Amino acid sequence: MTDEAFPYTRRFLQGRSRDALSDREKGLLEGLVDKVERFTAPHTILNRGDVVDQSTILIEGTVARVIHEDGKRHIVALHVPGDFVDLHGFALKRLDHDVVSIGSVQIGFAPHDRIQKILETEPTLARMLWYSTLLDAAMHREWIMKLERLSADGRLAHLVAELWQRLDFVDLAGENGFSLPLTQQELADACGTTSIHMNRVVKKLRETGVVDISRGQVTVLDKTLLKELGAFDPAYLYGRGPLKLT
Amino acid sequence: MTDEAFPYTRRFLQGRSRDALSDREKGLLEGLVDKVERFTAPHTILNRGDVVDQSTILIEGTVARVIHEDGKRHIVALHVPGDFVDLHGFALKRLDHDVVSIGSVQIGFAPHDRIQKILETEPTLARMLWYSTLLDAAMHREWIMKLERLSADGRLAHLVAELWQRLDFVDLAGENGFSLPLTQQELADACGTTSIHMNRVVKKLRETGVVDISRGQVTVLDKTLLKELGAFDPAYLYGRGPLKLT
DNA sequence: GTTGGAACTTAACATATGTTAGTGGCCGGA
DNA sequence: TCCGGCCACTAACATATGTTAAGTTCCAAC
Repeated sequence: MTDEAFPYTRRFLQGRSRDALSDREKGLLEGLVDKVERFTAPHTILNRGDVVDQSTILIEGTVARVIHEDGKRHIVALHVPGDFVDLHGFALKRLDHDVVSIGSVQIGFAPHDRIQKILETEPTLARMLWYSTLLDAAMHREWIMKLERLSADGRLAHLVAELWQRLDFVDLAGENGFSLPLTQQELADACGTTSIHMNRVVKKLRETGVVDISRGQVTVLDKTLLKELGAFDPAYLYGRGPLKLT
Repeated sequence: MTDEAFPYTRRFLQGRSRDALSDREKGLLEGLVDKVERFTAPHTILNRGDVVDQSTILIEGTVARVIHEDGKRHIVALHVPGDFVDLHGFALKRLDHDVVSIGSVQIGFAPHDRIQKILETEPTLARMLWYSTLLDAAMHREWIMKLERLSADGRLAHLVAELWQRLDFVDLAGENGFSLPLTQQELADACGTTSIHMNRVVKKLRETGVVDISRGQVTVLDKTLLKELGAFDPAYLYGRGPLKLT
């Protein structure tokens, strides 16, 4: 059976574990998705503090997890298609962050009672779902390291390298870059700096021939420089796909 | 049965879920611990990249999770007694960070095959273990927010407030502070700054009457100021215990 | 095409933080 | 007892980043 038979979870399968699952299990995973929604304008899908009874899987586009604090937004995670965005909501129930769409997105919703049933009856899938939340935490740790260690240009380089790699896992990376609908303000929110300073950094990386970010498109000019500047080692992503940046 | 019957997991039970478990389940949890070790000097217990077949629970003292990068150490998480330090190692197997002891610590080891058995047969405990790793991720997210949003004094204030709260959950917080064996260098490593600058910040917080950190002892001088400065809202800890700082 | 707003860009200045260098105190080992 | 090393602390200077205030480009709605 081809992956096209699983329109909602296709990217998830590409990213992690296509070969580890039987077709029956893939079908069960696909069956988690209850309904699908598309948002074309920026939209806050879930709010911090919400009590949730379903989790969301990103099918297409980009979403961010955001913590608002006195008027400023701080991006604590970015997601690519195939990611379970708030699977942790299944156990924690109350969200500690907002979930917002960036650009045009398509999202699937998985009711918690369906997840519950899978957990009880499908040990392989249960393990995989847990695994998926642990990978999330590993990325968080790398972001912490990035924020503690790197200055603004390094942070941007790291962000670009990570997104490129993660998009590559789900077959969405181009040969020399990828499409990224983030504004400079949003890049700044993800790197813990201001849009003015992010503008300086974007300009600098462009002029030094590292990476060009403009009009929603990332073009990597020198992947070695990019990796060095971002102190990027993809090991924490635990990926099984081809490691384009390695 | 009193909690003293569970010497290894007593703090874990105090922190989260004492009432949610039957005595039988508490016994099973306690039985996860295979052997116990004590380290009196600073010691690297596990290394990044290690393939692990057991997970560690902190019984007494402080441990840090550390990512080394060109000679510098970056603390990505700190743990208090009762924490499962690397439960994620059960699923991920390969560690993406070191685990190091700070001061004198006592640590229990839980072989993965025992955890596996619990997961297969004890849904309540399985859920609780998953929950525990998700809480870990929630703290990571808060650290990301803290690093993105706060300057060095705010970061230190946040760190102190968080540790005080978490120690309170496990009955280890004092009325006006707590014992903390971190050096200024280590505080700097956890706040993404240098020891020199951390020294400035420690001095400033002491002089402005927020908190006094000296000789391994944290004395909170003004908890309202501390919370404000650190933008600290304990909601993300999802705690059930008394919220001393609220 | 015009208009309005959002995104991008730049400049000048203030501040936080990093860097390098060095001091003195404390404590444990020889 | 002395010694050596780690830790706390300070100073002077360099740099990265934040802040405020503009101007410009781009694009979409009308």
